[in-house]
Amino acid sequence: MENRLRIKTILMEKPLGRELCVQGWLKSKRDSKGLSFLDLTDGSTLAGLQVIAPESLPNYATEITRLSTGCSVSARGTLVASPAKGQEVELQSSEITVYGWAPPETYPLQKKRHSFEFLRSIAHLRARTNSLGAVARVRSRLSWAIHLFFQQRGFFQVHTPIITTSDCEGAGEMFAVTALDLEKIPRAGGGAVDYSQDFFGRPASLTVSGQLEAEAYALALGNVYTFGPTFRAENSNTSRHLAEFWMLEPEMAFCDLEGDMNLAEELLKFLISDCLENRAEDMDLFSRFVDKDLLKRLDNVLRHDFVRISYSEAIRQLEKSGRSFTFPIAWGVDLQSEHERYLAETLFGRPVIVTDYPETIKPFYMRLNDDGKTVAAMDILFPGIGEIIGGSQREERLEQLLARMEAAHIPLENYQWYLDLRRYGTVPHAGFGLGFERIIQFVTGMGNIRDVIAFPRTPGSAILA
RNA sequence: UCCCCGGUAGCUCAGUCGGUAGAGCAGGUGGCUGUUAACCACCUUGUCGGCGGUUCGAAUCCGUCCCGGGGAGCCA
Repeated sequence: MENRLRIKTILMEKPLGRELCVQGWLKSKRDSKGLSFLDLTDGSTLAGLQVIAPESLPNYATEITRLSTGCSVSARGTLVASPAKGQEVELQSSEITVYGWAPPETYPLQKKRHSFEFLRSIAHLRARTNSLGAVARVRSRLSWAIHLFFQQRGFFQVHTPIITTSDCEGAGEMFAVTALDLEKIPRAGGGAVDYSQDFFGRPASLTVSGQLEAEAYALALGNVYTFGPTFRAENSNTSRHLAEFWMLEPEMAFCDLEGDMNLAEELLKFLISDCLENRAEDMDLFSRFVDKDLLKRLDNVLRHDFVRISYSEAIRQLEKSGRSFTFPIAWGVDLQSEHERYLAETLFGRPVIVTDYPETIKPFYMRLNDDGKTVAAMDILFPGIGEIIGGSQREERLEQLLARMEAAHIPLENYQWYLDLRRYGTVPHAGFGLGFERIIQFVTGMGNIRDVIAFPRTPGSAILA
């Protein structure tokens, strides 16, 4: 295959007069007298390269005139300064090879804007559009930036298992994993499913969190993070939920809640500024066509320290707000969306970290505070999207952990390994979870989470690939 | 899962009081032009989301299911 130059490189370096070859897909074609203008994109960058196809090309009449949006071609020629407005440089082609046609009668993408809803129905083709291509590039950059951030700080990535046999992780409904023939399920006495005949000899599920396993490695390597697919079988039909999504979960030994918050705030700011710096062109597209206030909102996050407020203080602020909320405010009740929005959007107008929630509304692994009523938890609330991070200092004291697990009716026999972490060389540690698609949503301004993942899986929908 | 709104041409949508459908864009043909959301003229396109019901007659009214949007719950 001919050695090609990527369009991003060409537009950056503008090697005028040089003979080169580009390969990509046609965004549009405009015919003129004696020549055609081809708008070529190869995915390396948002902008396309204008290719001039003169009618002197041997295949001009037979092929070039038949080209349409979506066709794939290879173009060889000389890069020249463009005499017309709209682009600095263009490729004066001397040879164009057509790889694949895209019959315009059936090719779903047109030379115009499509609704995200429609594009979702052609998920295998939508990355060829400007906006979804930009999302894909930003997603890739954010993923890389996460690794950069943690690797620079001496964190080790741990690949925690996708399949888990901890049958009660307490983070929602789980997808069962089985090799049993569902038409002939083996039954034990009493009619219960006989899992001893299943692949693992016991019930198994797709993971809803890698946190507990990450804790084990944090208590060996110090600072670790897991970053991978996570599954929830919740019947959640919203623009913020997926059945399969990616979650980042750092876990730090010898770390308390404050250190946890500091890292989370630093991370979020790093990710945002990294995208602004390294995907400026795509970010510009989002700010022009997806969300006009995007850059202002991102800048607002970068400029300010996050507000840090205890749950109890948040309740007091809500009580004296004078607002009438649909859900009543009372100490001990979890904050509702409307409450979180009031705090982050109305009262403070910037990200808010709410800490020290009542222990009754938080999971068993969160560390009990000295007041005996609250736990060392923290939720980061962003204006516009609500909770983006949930984290805590973990309960490292065996006795207290056992008490909370028993109160929550956690089957201890499945968690002996977790308790071992407290029996042997326990240390204070903390961590948090960041929904990867949610940070992509925030950074891009995309309204629906299904449009920031390549092939979204949601209740009733797992189309394609 | 709950509440509200929607599903009509390839796409985005209009369709009044129930009388079996339109526009723009796309596509096709021709013309024009260093064009860039190209332009001008003409032409084509429909199981009106599925199923059932009311009616002489249903895109329109009723029921139900599916899908999508907004909000809520759950959460990341």
